[in-house]
Amino acid sequence: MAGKLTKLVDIRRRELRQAAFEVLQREGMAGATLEKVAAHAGASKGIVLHYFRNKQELFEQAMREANANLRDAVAERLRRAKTPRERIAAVVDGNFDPRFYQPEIAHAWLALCAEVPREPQLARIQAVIHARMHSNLMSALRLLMPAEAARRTALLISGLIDGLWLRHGLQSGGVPRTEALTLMYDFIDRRLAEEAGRDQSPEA
Amino acid sequence: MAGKLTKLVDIRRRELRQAAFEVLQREGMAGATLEKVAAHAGASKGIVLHYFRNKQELFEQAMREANANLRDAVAERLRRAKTPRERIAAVVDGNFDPRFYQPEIAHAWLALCAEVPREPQLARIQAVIHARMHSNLMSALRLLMPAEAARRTALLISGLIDGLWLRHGLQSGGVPRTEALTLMYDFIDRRLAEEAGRDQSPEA
DNA sequence: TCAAGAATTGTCCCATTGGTCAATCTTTGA
DNA sequence: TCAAAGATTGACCAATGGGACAATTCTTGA
Repeated sequence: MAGKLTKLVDIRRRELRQAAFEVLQREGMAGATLEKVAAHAGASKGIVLHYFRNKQELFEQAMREANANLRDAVAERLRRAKTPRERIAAVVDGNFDPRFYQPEIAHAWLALCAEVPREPQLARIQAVIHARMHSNLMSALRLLMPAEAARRTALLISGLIDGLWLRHGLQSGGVPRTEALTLMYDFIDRRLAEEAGRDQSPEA
Repeated sequence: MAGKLTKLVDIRRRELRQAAFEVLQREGMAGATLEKVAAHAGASKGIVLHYFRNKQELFEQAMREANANLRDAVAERLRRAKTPRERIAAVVDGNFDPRFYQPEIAHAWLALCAEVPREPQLARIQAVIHARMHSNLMSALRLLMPAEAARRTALLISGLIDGLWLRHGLQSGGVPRTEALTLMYDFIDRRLAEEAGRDQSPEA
């Protein structure tokens, strides 16, 4: 977690990735110019292209880092989870970690997602994110219900997470963290209860 | 529905809105240049600024039109709906109308949504969309369950719709129309059944 | 028929931006 | 100590895009 970053290269790169992501939050992809990113990091434009081949690579790395943050938030909780239900909760809670579930961060994600159709690199990262979430959910749901039900439930959960994040990035209709969690568990717990019952009494 | 568009002004504006939206689908907001929009409409750049004050206004109108399409798709079904359950289905089916639930269209929406944080005009349209969907859902759900349950269910349904649309715009994880509907009704019908039972037997 | 107004085009301008590069300053290790 | 490698800067460039505008063509109604 607290990896060493002694080498100047790594430090600078991290600073610039971070700056890029923060500028992205308020300026969007088109507005996030190299000069603004550099300025926000307290450096000159030249330095950005010294550490990154070009603008695309910079924002690809920025997305990678943001993704890693979310991944760690989930992984950490996943480590403490014992029951399947706790594993599901780890995924949900991780994706609504108060450190990351913020409108500004959602803005940046939105800007990144909007580029996915034209930026294969970003598309790959996005694919990894989805695959990981689906896999995490399935590994738990598989133990609680039949395969097809598990698949559907996983899609519903991850779709719901995406939808709530999306809305959080738009001005209106955004639900705060606690309510988002209420909604998520409202859905999840009912479904788990249903499937638990259905499990042993497969009648109409 | 088939309103008259005899006036040349209206025809041109509609053509250009349409062209703008289509260019947006494959080029994104930054790539959707006035020249490309004009070319795609078979006209010159000058004409675009003859009919629209500037780029923002053009894409604002493009978003308005796309929104109107979705609104009509729902309204049409809503007109035929009699029961609350049918009204909910109208909202859902309308939002997954095969004419509009397509990856390319989702790309354009994504590009538009990404601008919302910095474009008050787009934010207003977005707010209208959300408010309308919420209102449509609530008017039906209110009759089927207590206020708070209705509110949550409405948020879950609309969040789910948004999430599935978002994924449809990203390369991976996108579910086709029929499966999206399966997922939606999987969730909705279970919930309606639960609340119907709970309605008359308010025990644990 | 013809003049006024609208439609349409192409050109021009200016600001911006990604990217290159040579020139400096700093660090470091031998 | 000093030279090589790396860090950093600022100037520069070519491309692009939004927008203004004058010029030209087309419509239309009196």
